[in-house]
Amino acid sequence: MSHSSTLLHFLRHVSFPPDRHLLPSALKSCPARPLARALHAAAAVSGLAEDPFVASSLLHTYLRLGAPGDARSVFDRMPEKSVVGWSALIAGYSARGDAEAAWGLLEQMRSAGVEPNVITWNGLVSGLNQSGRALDAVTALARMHREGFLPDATGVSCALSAVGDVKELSVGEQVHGYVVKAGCRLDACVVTALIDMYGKCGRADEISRVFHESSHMDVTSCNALVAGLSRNAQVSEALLLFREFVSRGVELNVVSWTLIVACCVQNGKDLEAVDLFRKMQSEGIEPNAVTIPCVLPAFANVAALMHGRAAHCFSLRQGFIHDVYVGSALVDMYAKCGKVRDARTIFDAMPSKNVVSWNAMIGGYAMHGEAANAVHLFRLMQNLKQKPDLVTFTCVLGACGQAGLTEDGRRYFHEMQQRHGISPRMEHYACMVTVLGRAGKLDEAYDLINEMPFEPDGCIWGSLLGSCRVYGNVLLAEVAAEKLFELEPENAGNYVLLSNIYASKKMWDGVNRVRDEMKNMGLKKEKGCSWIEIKNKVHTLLAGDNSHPMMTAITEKLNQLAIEMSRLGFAPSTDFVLHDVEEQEKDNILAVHSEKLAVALGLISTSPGTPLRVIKNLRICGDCHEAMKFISCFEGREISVRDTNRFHHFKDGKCSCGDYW
DNA sequence: GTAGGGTTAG
Repeated sequence: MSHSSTLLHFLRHVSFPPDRHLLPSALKSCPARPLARALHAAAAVSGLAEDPFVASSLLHTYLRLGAPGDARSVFDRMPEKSVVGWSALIAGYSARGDAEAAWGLLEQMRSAGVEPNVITWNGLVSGLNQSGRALDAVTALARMHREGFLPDATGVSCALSAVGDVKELSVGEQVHGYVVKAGCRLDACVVTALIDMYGKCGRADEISRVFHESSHMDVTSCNALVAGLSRNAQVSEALLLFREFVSRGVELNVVSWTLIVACCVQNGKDLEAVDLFRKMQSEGIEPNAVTIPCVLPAFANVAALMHGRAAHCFSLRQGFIHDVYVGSALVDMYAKCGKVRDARTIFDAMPSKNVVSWNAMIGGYAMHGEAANAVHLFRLMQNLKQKPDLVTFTCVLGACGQAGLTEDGRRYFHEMQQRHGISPRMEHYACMVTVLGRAGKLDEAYDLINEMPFEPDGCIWGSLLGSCRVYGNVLLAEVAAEKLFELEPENAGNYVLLSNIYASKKMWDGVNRVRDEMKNMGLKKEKGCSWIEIKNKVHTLLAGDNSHPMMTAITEKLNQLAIEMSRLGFAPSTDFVLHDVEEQEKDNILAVHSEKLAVALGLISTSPGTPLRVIKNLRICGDCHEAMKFISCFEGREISVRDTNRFHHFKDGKCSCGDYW
């Protein structure tokens, strides 16, 4: 409804002539400024505009509708300016972020002989907090205290919220002091606000202390707790407390459940998140347009495509599909589940896109090694005047690295700085090391590392080490590995990689030295873990773990495949895989890598020709890579494996990565 | 018939 028709509609239902008792309630429900002005005019004509109640109502209405100028002129005409009028005006200016005007009014009211009360002060603090002037809000609270007013529950709650915004722990502790002095530490709102403040200031220990002291359990304290613990990576504590709220029958809402799901997703507990998402619905809580993009990364991480599709359908039914966050998360989920075409379909249908949407799609192409599509989209986004950001360049440079587009990579790295004024960060240098390393320009990559304006991290050296393996450069590999052993002494993968490089050159001394060092450090290679979704259920397979109920059949299938492989002369082409450190350890001789277990399970559990999608937690090894090529051909299956680095699509004996990984 | 409060994910 337009303003004028609202006005007509309203006037028809208001009896006239206006009177001093009716006008305030009419103003209270007045929805828009033109109507307020009409009522104001009507009041003025009948000489009611200066009635204290009518004037006060006009003042509040104008402030509520964001017309401080009108409010001010009403105020200026008030014959008797009470503390109520002054307080309202001060709150109004603070809420618009005009701290200076608010302070000025406070002075003026005093000069006029009217003293502020607690409500005046709280209005000031609250308004400043609402308008994002957090430091001013805290200053106001401190001044209130200095001038003899002990802040009450309302004041400290607002101030604590402000402290959270600026993350000033020492100020927060000072406000906590007022809480103790004023004796409002058991007030439910104050407890929640304290939890929120300590969470935002990084003090998980204080969150728990405040909560246990009050033992107040309602939906808001639960939400503040989970949000605060999640922010500080205390996922176990968050889960523990959340379950306690549930078991005590506290009525939680969609925000509570979304928070705990998001907490699990952000702290690496994907399967837990999937489970909680299901539980939430069985408890009768409908996911909303925020829940969906929170849970989708969990589906993506464990390749739960069916769950992801269900969330997609749900979003269509509920009308969330046009939400830019939902769309971007779906693009990301489909790409990570191996369905880059489906991702593109969603992307193209999105009615509005932001930089996150573009990054998700470009990153999806990069992950699948489809550099041409990534670059094309990157150009398109610029034609459509969407500005790229840091992440965009990580995706584009990543795509160039995956596909060996060395010159393009160089150009974009340059363009990013010159044309877009974005200084490269660590991840961009890591991408460039891969771009150069992929082309065998190892010395150039090493030079780039030495010219970097900050200390290179493990990713940078890891990228160089990876390229050294491909090109068999032992000398640079040793340099990179030395740095890695310093930076990531606990990361066994670096030792394994160096050992593999020695093995590929038949440098057995080196192999033994690295293996001994690993043993001395007490390091074990991270257990390989793969996920495969079969008929709506995600199966987790661990290397060397025989606990899967189908293990006998899996082993039988793998043996059969091994026999076929050697019969058809499909032997691993590289040396190093036979001398993997892992395989030299007696315990591990029989360990089969998890992706092979997953594929074998997929082969025996699905009908012929069904594509298989596997996700694994480490990089795929050379032996498995060869085996997958063979299986795709021998069994006539499309197999996709997403490792920590990228997607490998195996079909007809070939891999989409072109044997570069 | 007139002024005041906290939690929410990408």
